[in-house]
Amino acid sequence: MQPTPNSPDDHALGNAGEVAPTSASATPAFSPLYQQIKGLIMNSLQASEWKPGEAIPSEMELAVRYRVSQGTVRKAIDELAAENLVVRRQGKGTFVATHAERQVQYRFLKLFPDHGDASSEGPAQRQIVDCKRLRASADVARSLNLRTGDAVLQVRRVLSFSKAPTILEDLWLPGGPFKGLTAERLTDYHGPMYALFETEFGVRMVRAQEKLRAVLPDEVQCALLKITPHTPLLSVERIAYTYNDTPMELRRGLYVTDQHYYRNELS
Amino acid sequence: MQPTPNSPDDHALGNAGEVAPTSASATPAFSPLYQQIKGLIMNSLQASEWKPGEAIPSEMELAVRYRVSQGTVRKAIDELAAENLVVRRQGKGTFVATHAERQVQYRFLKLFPDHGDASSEGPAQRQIVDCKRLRASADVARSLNLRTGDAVLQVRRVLSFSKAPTILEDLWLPGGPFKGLTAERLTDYHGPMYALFETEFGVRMVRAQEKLRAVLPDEVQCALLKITPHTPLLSVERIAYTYNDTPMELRRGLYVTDQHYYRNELS
DNA sequence: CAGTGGTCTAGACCACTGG
DNA sequence: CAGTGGTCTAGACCACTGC
Repeated sequence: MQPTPNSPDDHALGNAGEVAPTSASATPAFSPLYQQIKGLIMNSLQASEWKPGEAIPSEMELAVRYRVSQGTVRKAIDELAAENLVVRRQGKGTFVATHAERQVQYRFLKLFPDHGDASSEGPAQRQIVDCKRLRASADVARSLNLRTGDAVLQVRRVLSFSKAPTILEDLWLPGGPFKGLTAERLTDYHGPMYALFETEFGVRMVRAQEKLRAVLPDEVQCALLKITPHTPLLSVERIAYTYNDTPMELRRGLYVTDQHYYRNELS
Repeated sequence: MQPTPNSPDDHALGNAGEVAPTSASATPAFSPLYQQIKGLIMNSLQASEWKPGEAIPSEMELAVRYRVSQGTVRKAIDELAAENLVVRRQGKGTFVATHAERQVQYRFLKLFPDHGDASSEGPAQRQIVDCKRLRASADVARSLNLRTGDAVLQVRRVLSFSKAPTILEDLWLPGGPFKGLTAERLTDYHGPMYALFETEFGVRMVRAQEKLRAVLPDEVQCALLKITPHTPLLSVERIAYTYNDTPMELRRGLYVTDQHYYRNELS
């Protein structure tokens, strides 16, 4: 699959017929060279050739490796950086993105306090309510690309800000990749859950989709969040994906929004 | 605007000492050439030198005009395209983005039906409930960068899908730019409201920020949305900005989310 | 066919980081 | 200082559009 050197003057690898990644069929499916390079780099990321937080090879090194110009590698990395798979740091190098960095911690959490900012509020207090292994129901299985009855892990937790319970979350994780995850490890780990997933299970969440609604709580939810039955809650259902658009987490959250709001930037 | 030099071509940037940090103070504030070009193009967009839907000059023309290479213009336009200010069409040209295009219509509306897609549901039925001129309250003024008591336009409308009232919205618009907007013109216009703003008032919304919460309706809202008092609603407060990050609209929406959900992509 | 945006290259130089 | 990413240029060629 890698471009092969032929004639010394043959830098411009034939564009159309050169690489036929999947389909040998009708559509020309022209793919620019930098897209192919991007794919190769993504493969290496997925294969953990370089781990989260580490530097990937320099642009020049990659250009030599793939036998293309530095500019082509640059454009490939540009797109990876735009997708947050990688972080560029001038003068230092390009690094595999990680949820463990201070700067991008809680990248997927869009809930902010009405007054002050996230830092003034301090970190959330986390309480694992439950963590058990069970068989996937039909809808959980569908969300995670599993079959009904497959082993999944279910976690329930409460997040509190300034001692006020604010988020009640249920998580479902595929049993295979997350074998060995226990309530204890979740409780003991300090830092974002997605950082734990990276370091302990080699699962890096790359993007996610959320569906929001307004709902009313049931009795159990009222008790856990310490609210009355008529308090409207923001329901946030998230599916998080690793590389390859593989779903690796289903999360159903209930947010108390009298002191916080969910922020979204449109452009 | 700045006085123009007497050279026949007043667009060119000086290449050498032109942008040098004149002040002997702290930050060098290095700005790459392509960023300056981007700024110049944005100025032209803001000044309506090219109108929404029209083509801007070709990359080569702009390169000549600004006396830089095509590659530099290209990188400037790349960023404008990434911010949705402009749309590139291979073989045809680069066009000023508009809310009137089929493809990007309702770009800022993130509400989708649970079953089927937006097209299967057909377009929304729109009903203007109210449209009046009044003085800005303190919070409306703050959101729109006005002073309390300044003239604003307030619009209230209901959107229905498949005859079910789903969205109740209140809008506040600064009185100056939107002088002449009436309930009748809103009712008669078919197409996105932001498209009307473009063609009739020269105001193009470029980005927006939304704050979401779960709330309960009051009696008036219940009546307009034809719901019972205990139906939880998704409250969406939006501030929309034109070029220059100037806020031009405050919008408070209430979404009924039993048949629809608010979708958000995280990355 | 000419004109547009899109890709690719090669080389020069700049800004930033760290030893 | 050497090594990194970041900018800028000039020129070649490709893919797409419309006349």
